[in-house]
Amino acid sequence: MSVSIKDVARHAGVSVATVSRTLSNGPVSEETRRRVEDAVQATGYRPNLSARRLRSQHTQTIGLVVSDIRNPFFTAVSRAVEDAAYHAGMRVILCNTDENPDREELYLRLMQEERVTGLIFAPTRTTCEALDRFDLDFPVVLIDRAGPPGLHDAVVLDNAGASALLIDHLAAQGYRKIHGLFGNTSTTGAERHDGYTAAMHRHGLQPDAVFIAPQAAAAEAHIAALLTTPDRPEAVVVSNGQLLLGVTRALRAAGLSMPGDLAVAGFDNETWTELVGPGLTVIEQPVQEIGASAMTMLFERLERQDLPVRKIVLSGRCIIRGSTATRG
Amino acid sequence: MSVSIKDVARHAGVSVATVSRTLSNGPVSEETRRRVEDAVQATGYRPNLSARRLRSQHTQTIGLVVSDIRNPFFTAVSRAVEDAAYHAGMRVILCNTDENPDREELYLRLMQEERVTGLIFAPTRTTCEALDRFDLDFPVVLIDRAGPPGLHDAVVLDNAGASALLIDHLAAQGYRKIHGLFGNTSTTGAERHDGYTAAMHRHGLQPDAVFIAPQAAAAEAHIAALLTTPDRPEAVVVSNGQLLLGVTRALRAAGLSMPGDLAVAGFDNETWTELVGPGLTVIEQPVQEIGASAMTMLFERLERQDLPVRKIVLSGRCIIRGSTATRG
DNA sequence: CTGAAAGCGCTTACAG
DNA sequence: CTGAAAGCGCTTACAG
Repeated sequence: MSVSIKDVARHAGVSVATVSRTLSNGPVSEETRRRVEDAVQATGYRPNLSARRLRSQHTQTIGLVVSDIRNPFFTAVSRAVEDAAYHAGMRVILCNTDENPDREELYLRLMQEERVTGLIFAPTRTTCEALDRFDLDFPVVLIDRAGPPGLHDAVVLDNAGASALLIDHLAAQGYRKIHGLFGNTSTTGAERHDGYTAAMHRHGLQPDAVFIAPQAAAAEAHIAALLTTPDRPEAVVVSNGQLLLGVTRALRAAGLSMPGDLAVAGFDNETWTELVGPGLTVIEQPVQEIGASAMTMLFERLERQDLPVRKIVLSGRCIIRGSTATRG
Repeated sequence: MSVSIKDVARHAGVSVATVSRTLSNGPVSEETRRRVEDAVQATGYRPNLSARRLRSQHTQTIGLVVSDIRNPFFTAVSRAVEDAAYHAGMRVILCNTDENPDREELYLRLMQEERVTGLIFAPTRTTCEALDRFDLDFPVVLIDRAGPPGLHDAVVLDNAGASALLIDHLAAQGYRKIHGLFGNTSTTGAERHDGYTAAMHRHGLQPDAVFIAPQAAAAEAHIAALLTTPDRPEAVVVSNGQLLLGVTRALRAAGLSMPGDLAVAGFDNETWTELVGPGLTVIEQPVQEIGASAMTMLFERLERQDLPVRKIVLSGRCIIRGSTATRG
């Protein structure tokens, strides 16, 4: 098949041990180093990573399990994770679960078979709660969704706080009837709902929220129906990018405008939110930071197993645009 | 460390060979199968994939090397590739090159070290032309950008044809001064330019195109300058999503509208193109199909090395929206 | 149907 | 500084 370390050794006239040492910058004579390097060139040798991993018991591999790489939030986070990983000489294995617990289980097993060094995982609520059943042989850092407190390292957004930023802003702009739309599969949606409710109460406003499937079509249908009710809200707050997309489409289809007919604010700061209508007021998550912090936590955990469980909570930034301007 | 096949064998009272056979559905007695399965359960055994790969000489791994996973085109393609791969019992290794030939070289070497079964690759022009220097030990399917004809399997868009669709449409709408904006690093940009030029000539129109760095900021600056010239074009055609974003931002910043001040059409059909202003007329690429076809080609090539080199050319679809409406 | 043995391509003590 | 040898955890002929 392809050329192995034996071929290099023969070509250089040394033992395989010496070749191995040379390649890992071990102590070898100048003369030997040169001969080995020449032999590597001449033979086109490339080390076999499967063999190296098996023998050294280090896979240098990070698992990254998210719901869907096409979600811009996960796209950005995964790019950050990959940059950090390759920078540290590790590779990453990416899996998409589509929020399906069966696939999550499948991929957790795969991670074990790959003997990953560590895992970065955005779990559904279901799997998150049962994570210990898997008794994994490697550390896990949760992202986006934290589990029951104190069990796993995690890096998450201050979801409740971010929701509050949106409500505070809307209230300051004079909006009072503020409807809430939250995803019903993740802990993220629940936390954002909690922040919404608390902030509404703080402002003396009546919460009016609903949980729906986190897909654009669901939000579009919901808003379309809502717009026909006599008691239409003045503003709506939305807990993720897909739902925000649905809201935008519903208004467009109805020929209504922001904020005149309905003020809109939500998560996340996707490319298009800047461009639609007067621009959408959104929470921007520090995606790069989330990916990078998760990797850092993982490395620190690998160094010290006895570190206390930590949760890094990052704040979102409220980007104010025309969709929440004061009504004329 | 973790439990190995030996532990399972001991637990089941059989040899490791028998455990291995059982796990690969080889011929074993009912009694043995039960005992082994029990032992697997009891020990929590998970096979070590590094060992399996080394021994079997099959890595069951597909390499996927693209410029940037955050480009929605590659996001979608990679998701299609991953679905096909996991479906076929293979995993995929994803790398981002940022169109940097040095990184391409680095990752091509990595692919060799991983002993990938095959590679799906969106190369820069530079690397594409020098691909044979690497004499890779596995088949390669190029996506998005085809190399010199006849050398490598590829699945690409009919770029020239797609450009022509946009020009035909603009010409039919009565536009005559149609400016072209094309990315200068990929063969894709060049082909789209060729299609633009040919179609312009066919309509008796004077081509007026420029190649720029494929980033939003470059397009934004270019258009901002263009808008101040006395001889401003009536329409602009743009060769990728980042450039299209730059054009949109420039118009927005200048307070100009589509198509009144400038008609706009381009690649690709990203989420936001539907939502901005009157909607952007764009070419939609069959992204799912591109990823899936690339995997199919790869598998066919693996089955039959002697297959002739093939290039699959898929057509884009022109989605007509308000940005190219006839001017009032 | 089952087991003993060889070996995939490396790394890593252990001697010298 | 260098080499011979063991062994990582599997799979796969080869016998029986």
